[in-house]
Amino acid sequence: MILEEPQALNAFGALSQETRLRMIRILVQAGPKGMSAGAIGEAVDASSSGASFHLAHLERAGLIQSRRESRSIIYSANFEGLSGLVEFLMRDCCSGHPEVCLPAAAVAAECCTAATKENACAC
Amino acid sequence: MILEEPQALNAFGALSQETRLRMIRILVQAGPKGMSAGAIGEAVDASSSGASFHLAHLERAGLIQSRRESRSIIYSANFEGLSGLVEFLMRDCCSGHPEVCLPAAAVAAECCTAATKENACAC
DNA sequence: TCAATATCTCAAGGATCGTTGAAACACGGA
DNA sequence: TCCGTGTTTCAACGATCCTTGAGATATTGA
Repeated sequence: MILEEPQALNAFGALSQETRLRMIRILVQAGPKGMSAGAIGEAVDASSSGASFHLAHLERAGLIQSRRESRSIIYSANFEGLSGLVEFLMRDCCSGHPEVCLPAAAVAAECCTAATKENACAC
Repeated sequence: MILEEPQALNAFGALSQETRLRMIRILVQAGPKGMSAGAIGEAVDASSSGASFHLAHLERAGLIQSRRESRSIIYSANFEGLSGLVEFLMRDCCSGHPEVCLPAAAVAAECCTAATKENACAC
């Protein structure tokens, strides 16, 4: 997914708030199975309406997605959106400057080998 | 440079504003030689005090740096800070999820080969 | 030293954002 | 159908952010 500037602005705005950044980190850890709105709110210590507000913000920004599961609404990280943001940062903010790309490539390699160990990756 | 959460929050906040995002992109393109505050303000169509405000914001966030050159103040991208932000995103938001890291690794590879062509990279 | 240029700082205003609590809505079970 | 649970929506308020314009500061050249 290639992010355009307005989407990237939204995504950066979404991540520039403590509660929302915590939510994203928790949801990434939770993986594709996700977590209910209530559980997320509890995990980040937010009121139910506060959690709802921030989750809607993150969803609008394309960083998470939701599905209903009986009474609960389950939110999960949108890995496509997240990787789009990383790509945007690397492409538009680092164009031709390997000082930025190289450390990132190292992290990617780490992540990739770690994932291979767990058989979670095709590399 | 490893970014802590509060620094990452600042950086995301800095990038979540149109004028500042444009400034960063222009400064990355400009490279280490940088640009004067006036030239940046003109390039992003901001008043002098407005440009000063946003440049100060970006500098506080660790994304750019400044030096005086006679009457002008020259701002340039802080590539260490930028790569720290990319790393933060990849580490903390993608932990163990190669869906995010792999596309980024591809971009890094592109960037690296492009840079090699121009002899600007040691890879 | 004086004037001109480049930039920053400050205060004021409006706009946007986040929080809170109350009320509405959706779903499942009795 | 009614009640309880989980979640969202809404309005109101304070806090923060961005813009503007005026004035202050730093540097250079005459």
